[in-house]
Amino acid sequence: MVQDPKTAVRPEDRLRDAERSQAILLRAARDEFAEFGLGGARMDRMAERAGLNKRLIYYYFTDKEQLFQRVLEQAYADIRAQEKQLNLIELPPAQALTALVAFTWNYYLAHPEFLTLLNSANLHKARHLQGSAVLQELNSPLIDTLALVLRRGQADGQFRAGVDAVQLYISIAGLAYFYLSNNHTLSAIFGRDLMQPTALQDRLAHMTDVVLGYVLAA
Amino acid sequence: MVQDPKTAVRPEDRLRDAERSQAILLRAARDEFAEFGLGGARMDRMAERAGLNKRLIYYYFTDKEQLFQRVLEQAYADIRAQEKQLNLIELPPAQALTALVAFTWNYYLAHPEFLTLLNSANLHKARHLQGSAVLQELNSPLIDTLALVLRRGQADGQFRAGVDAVQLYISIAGLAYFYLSNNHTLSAIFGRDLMQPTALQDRLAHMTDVVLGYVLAA
Amino acid sequence: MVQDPKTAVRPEDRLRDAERSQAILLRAARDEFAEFGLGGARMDRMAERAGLNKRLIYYYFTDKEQLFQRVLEQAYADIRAQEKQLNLIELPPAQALTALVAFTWNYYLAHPEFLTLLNSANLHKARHLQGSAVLQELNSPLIDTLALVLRRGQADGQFRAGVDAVQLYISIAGLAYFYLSNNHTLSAIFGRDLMQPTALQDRLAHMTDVVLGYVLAA
Amino acid sequence: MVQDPKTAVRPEDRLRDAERSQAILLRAARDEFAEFGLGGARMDRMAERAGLNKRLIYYYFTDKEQLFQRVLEQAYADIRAQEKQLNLIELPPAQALTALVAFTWNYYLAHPEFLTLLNSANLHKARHLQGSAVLQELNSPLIDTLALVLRRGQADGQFRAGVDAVQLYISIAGLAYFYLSNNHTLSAIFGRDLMQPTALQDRLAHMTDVVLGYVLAA
DNA sequence: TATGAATGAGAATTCATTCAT
DNA sequence: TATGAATGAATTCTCATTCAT
Repeated sequence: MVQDPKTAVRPEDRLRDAERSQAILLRAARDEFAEFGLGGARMDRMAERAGLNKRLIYYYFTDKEQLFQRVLEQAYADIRAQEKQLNLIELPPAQALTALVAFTWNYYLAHPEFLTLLNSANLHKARHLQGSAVLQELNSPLIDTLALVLRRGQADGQFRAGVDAVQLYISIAGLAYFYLSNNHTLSAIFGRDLMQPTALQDRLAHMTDVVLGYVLAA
Repeated sequence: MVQDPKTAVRPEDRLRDAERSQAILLRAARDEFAEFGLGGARMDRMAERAGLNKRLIYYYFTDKEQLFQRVLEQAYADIRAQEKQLNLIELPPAQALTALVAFTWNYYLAHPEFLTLLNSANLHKARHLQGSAVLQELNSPLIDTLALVLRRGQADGQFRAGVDAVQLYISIAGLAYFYLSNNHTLSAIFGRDLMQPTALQDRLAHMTDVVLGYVLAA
Repeated sequence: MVQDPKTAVRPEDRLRDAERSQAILLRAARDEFAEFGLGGARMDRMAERAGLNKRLIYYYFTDKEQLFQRVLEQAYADIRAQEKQLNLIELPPAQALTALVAFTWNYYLAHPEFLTLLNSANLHKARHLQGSAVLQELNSPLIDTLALVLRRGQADGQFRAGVDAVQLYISIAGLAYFYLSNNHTLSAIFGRDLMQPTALQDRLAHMTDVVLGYVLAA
Repeated sequence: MVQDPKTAVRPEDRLRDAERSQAILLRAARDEFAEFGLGGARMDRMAERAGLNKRLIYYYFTDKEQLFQRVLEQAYADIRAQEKQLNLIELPPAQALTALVAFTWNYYLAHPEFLTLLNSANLHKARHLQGSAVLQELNSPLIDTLALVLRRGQADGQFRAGVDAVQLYISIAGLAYFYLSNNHTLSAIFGRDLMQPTALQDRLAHMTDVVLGYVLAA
């Protein structure tokens, strides 16, 4: 097919397209992995979701494994980027904790794919993280901030002593994660829809109570 | 082949063979599903794990989907059977809570397959529970017991008011579940092995503190 | 299991049961083969249709091939038995032909399985007939009768000369067979239901006209 | 690999490759279905017949059912294309009928696969036609032509009145079809080879006699 | 960069048949 | 005679991946 020079794609545009294609593919892959897990995800479906040729996935991401790793890295990068906006330091300790609980909850709610991606990563014993070059950046800066908040609260006499930041961080995540990640089985078992707006509000209130109840000095 | 009547296999034994085969297959399937998820599990590998013919799986369980459902039902039946042994009612309220936290933790530790099975079930939106005839029995009787414990503790003036049993039950599960289910990614991120014996002890202590800290009246 | 002598099955009854079981299995096999063809027929389904154990089929009929042969032989035996009732000899020639056309038509109508069994047999190049011990009896005695009828009619000056009995026999069968055996595709193509009662009447009338129109001297 | 522009494969040729592969697969599938029926046909063998990868069959035709439908459609398209060449209109009525009988006979003789494909289609109650988008084109234009021929012949006083074109069309087909489709059982039963050249000639002569004998006014 | 065509290795499932009693 | 348990060899279909341009 002869190309009219005027409509020929310039190198810069091609590059931009390349990045755009990669981003589109990555999002499609994320959705596919999130919906079906690593084992259940289909390369064909990803390409279809992306509206791009399947061969392109291999061109850019080599294979399914590496693609999953890239998706995971992206997911971590996203949540870390959001955490950075939090500025817990500027809040009084108790408010900082409340904000952290709410943030965690809302992030998981807004990004359900994050939960299933983590499940898949763990089903595979996190080998996709171990192979990751950006592993270093995965650790949340929130841990340090949380430690600082706890120290301040304790200095105030407001918080109890001996609270470990990592443990608390995991606990906050766990309180939100389990409810949302397992909402289908829980809803089936309890015979009520845990994702109803009022149920969600109740859960956030409960979680906040648990965390503050635990941390606040008696 | 002439058979001595005394050593002849009695009908009961023949029957038991079928049941034994099914039990063996079910266990093999459970392990396979737990290790690889529903999508990643291989029928071949299950048969191999069981030391039985692959065809037999279809003979007894029809297909992969129904097999997974049976495995799930079995997993729930197992944990419910254990819960029944707990007898929380006989303990003072605070001790009862401590015991529940410890039980949850220890059960998950001893049955890591339960966690990944639940993850798989939820990835598939719990459709295997909806199709289950034994769904009724899945609801934990612990919920009622826990509600009673909470009422008693509150009557004592020992516990705070307004604690919802379902929320607390989910929270206790979540505190344990997230740590164990996601231990691979967490260990990678924090750069330490969360499954070390001391780490496990620390976690149980922390969880107990959180729950009691939340529940005990200030 | 100990057996009360009074309820013990006597050898004669057992034999009767054996024959009964075989007959039941044969009918179930016939229906299954007729519905799905030799390739599509399922041994399991036959046993289910018969309400007997699948193993019995092998006990009595060795394997699928021999079972099909037995079914075919039975089918031919049935139609030959019916043909014997016809007594065409006793009718005037033209009436005899009319009766033969009607008989063929009605038999095919009443025994649709006969048509599909024949189709299957021919798909397999009739190798099940070649292996049959009763092949001799398969040839219709009607051929001879038909030849006699034709000779008489010709002697009367009523029928044309040179009509071959075998050709005519095949033609009569073909006129009925094609319509009924291919009624699904024909109905789809012509957009009308060829199995409606009036359509069936019309067909028989047409067939009779064709045969008489051909045979009757101008 | 640098490519001389002159020898480079043009897009049209690439396209044709796909079409060529599909055509090859379709032919192989037709032969396989014709030889073994829908139930007995093997996807593996088709691929082998075609000299192409088995996976390609699924790539182009989705599954066995749809492949069979395509084969059927093709078969009908072929015979309709041939029928179009007949030009019966240009012949005197009696000659037109003779030509139609001969055409039907010769087409079935030359395309034995057509007969077994139809048998398979009917065994499955023509559901493959019902799902077909090209069903519309399946109705033979010959019906209209035949009706016209009959009307002309009748107007001449040459043909009898009241002959239905559809019935006659089916009869002509049936006279040829039954003989050829069931030739194996018939040959076995009559103990002579119905496919011998002289036998074939005799049959065509007989069929022609039957049709003309029926149609020609007494 | 982008794409349609093609493939080998597997995966779930099926099926006729045999075992053992 | 009758039956439930068990099996090996297919069989259809899937899937990640590569070819060729």
